[in-house]
Amino acid sequence: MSRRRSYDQYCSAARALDVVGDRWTLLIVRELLAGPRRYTDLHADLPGVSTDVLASRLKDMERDGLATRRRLPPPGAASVYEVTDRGRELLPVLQALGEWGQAELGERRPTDAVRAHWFALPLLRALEGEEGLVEVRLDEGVFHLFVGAGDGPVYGDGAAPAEPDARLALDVATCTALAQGEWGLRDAVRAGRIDVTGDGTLAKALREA
Amino acid sequence: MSRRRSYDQYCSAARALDVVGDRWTLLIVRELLAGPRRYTDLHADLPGVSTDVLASRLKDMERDGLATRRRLPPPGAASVYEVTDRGRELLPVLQALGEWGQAELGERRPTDAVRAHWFALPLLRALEGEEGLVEVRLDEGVFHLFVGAGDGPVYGDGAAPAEPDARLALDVATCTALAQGEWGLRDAVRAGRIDVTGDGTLAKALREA
DNA sequence: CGGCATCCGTGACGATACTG
DNA sequence: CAGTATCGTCACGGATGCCG
Repeated sequence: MSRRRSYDQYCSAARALDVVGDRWTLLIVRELLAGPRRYTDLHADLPGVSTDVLASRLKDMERDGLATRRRLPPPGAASVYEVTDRGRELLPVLQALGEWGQAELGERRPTDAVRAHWFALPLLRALEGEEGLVEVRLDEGVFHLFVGAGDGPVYGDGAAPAEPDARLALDVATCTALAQGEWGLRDAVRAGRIDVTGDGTLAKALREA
Repeated sequence: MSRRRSYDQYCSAARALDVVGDRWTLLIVRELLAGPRRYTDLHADLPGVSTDVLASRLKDMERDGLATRRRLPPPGAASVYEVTDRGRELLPVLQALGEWGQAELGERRPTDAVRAHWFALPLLRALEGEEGLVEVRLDEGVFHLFVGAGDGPVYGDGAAPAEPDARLALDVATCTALAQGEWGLRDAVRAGRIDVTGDGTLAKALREA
């Protein structure tokens, strides 16, 4: 458990950084926004974080009300970490960081790890104004978005937990172009960069664009 | 000069944190958003940062295109650091952090430093929708806001560089209440928590509310 | 005096090994 | 599986010194 090293400034941004400014913390929040995760899963999806730092961060986040730990009912006897409402309120911070970081993203470097759900935030933004459960299929994996949902989970790893209102299949390059505003969502559909399937209102609306 | 320690993730938020995730970096950006600053001024307004870390961060920020260094014409022979356009684009990140951090702010601790312009970001948000040059007077000092300005500087330390469209005098508690949405701007004026002076359209509009 | 560079002690970080 | 223990390295914070 790390000692609290505060900036000691009466400034709300500095206070926020006191809590989430440590290395890895915001990226752990990003992982937990995709749904409850076990320690090992977190460790696997955050290459480079050492086991003790991850354990320490999770303790800090529990203490600070960003995450909770829940024991799963047997069998399994594992425990999962979940983001709290307070932690979920960090979504705008991650959104702002992600939008700024788009310009730094560039080409994928050989040393870069990739996970499908890392594209959930930019896609959520590209789908702003729409509504419904959307399943997204990339080469790197599948995740789903709760578009327009006020609170509760905003996205999750893996296939949609129910019949989605639309299924999108696209590649990372299209994701990036959408995130940078080079393409509009409907432009990309029209250009054949996104394959839209499904019977929901949203799917039909996107196809007929 | 610190070695670049990257997260090595193909994710725009992680890339952003590669650049601005180091300790002090975002707070230096916050300082530079208030206008060009000399090294010594930065060091004075960031209590706790050591001289070498500040120098190292400024170099990193120059290399990363967040800030530039400019030599002042003699006499003085000093140099100032200025935020670049790219650096100024971090404003939404600081806004999001600041809004989240409001809930953590609480009472001022005895160890907390305070500077007047640290309240510029929350006040800018409270003045959203308005327009003009606003001078703000707190007990802790004076700063000014370029409300509704698309690009260029958004706020500055000290008195307004020209005749402001409105002058506001208020205290920190009112700032906090505005930032947390407990009060609307016009409510606070009506309740006498903000003293509005000046002849500009904005001043009149706020007074007659 | 402003703008760092250097040195030093402490602590955070990352890798690996190990344990309940 | 879910961490804890250990250890080498590096970053941070504080003080001081140098140099224009």
